[in-house]
Amino acid sequence: MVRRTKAEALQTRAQILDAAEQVFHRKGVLSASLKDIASEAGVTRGAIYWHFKNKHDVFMAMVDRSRLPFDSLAERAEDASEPDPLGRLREFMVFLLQQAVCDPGQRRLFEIMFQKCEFSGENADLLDRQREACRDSSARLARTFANAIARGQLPESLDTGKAVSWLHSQLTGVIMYWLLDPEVLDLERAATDFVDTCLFALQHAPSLRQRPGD
Amino acid sequence: MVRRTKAEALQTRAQILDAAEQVFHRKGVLSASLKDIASEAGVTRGAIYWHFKNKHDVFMAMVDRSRLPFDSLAERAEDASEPDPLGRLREFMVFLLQQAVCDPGQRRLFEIMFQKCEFSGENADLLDRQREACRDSSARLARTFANAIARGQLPESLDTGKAVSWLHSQLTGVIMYWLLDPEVLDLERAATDFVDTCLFALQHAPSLRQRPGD
DNA sequence: GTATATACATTCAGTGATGTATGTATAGAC
DNA sequence: GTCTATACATACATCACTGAATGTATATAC
Repeated sequence: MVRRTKAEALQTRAQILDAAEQVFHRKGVLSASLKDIASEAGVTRGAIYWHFKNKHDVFMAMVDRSRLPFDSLAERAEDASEPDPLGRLREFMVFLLQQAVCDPGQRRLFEIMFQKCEFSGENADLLDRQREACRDSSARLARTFANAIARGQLPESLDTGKAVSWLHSQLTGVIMYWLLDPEVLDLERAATDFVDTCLFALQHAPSLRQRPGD
Repeated sequence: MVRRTKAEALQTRAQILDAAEQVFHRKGVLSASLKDIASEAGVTRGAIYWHFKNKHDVFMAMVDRSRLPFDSLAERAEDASEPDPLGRLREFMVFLLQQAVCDPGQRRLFEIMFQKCEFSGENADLLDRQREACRDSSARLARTFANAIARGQLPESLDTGKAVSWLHSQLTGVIMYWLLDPEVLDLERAATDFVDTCLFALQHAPSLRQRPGD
């Protein structure tokens, strides 16, 4: 039983990535061996080496194939013609948190990145990519804030830089905190309140306004 | 050159832990080998196996020997006779963030735990311990909030549970965000503003108040 | 219909890490 | 002064994982 058709080969590749996700989540990225992934996927290591260069390549491919559903919502928030940019931003943040709770694949991804991965050696460039992605979304956030200020939804004196860092760290913090102890925080219910607290602080906290010294 | 005195042996042990901290930080906990740690410490693997059971034991010992300077400040905030609990809490949070920036050892610890460690296999119990520590400090935070409410520093209608989760996630978030990209956030300068924004939200955000449904 | 590239499975040698067993010189107990 | 436990260093056996080499049957191009 060899030499499947191209379609079957693509499916094999997908199976390997699915298996990798499971095994990485269960054993950690570094502790997982290609043998583990292969047997989880129902193939041999040969199949993995055919489709990928090595474990790191598998990991990268696994990371890359997500990151899809978020963009559309975020894009609408940074559209200058959107009349309610803050509303879109709120939608987006709530969606992100709900997704972390309700979509097991998304949650697994978060847990792998936050708890099951050493960013050292080969994986160090993953950190660089995260940094880049973080800066990208920071730029988007900044544009969204500018729109919200133009629409009178945020104060003009808001220190955009501070605000972006604040909101960003808030989001990653909630997710991390919830991942560590899902029992104490019903994130699905609390999501809107958390987001609203963020937005409230953006609108009203004097410590996020521009200061003379800055 | 063998059989040092007891004092020297203790120093060797400390050297090993120092070396472990460096190597874990450089290569990651799992990627680091005992050989790496030994040569960094200027001893052989035999010395490590004399003082510790295995790498995991070294890691645990390394983690355990920190965690000292925070308690005293936090304790004062949860003392019911303290007239300004919110002020103490503010002090504590600012101190924590400044410490992360200014104390290289503290920062290294954070980076190891957040970026250079897989919480899987043997290390999984580390996650349990973090969870416990997190719950401990949550209980302390709740007591501090109760004091602050009694002193009129926080609104009576504050949902303490929500508030604790909020503040906690906020703190971990800032640290994580800063660790990922220290360039974009001058945490040492921004620390007070971040903390003040947190406290402002605690005092004024309606989304942190108790709701009828809760 | 043949040839070749494809999509794997199987086998193998090499590597590095681990844990243990053993060696050894000395500090400290008596 | 002797003896023993200590504080390591050294040597060894084992093992899992990797990457590459090889085998092989079949799509598919022609």
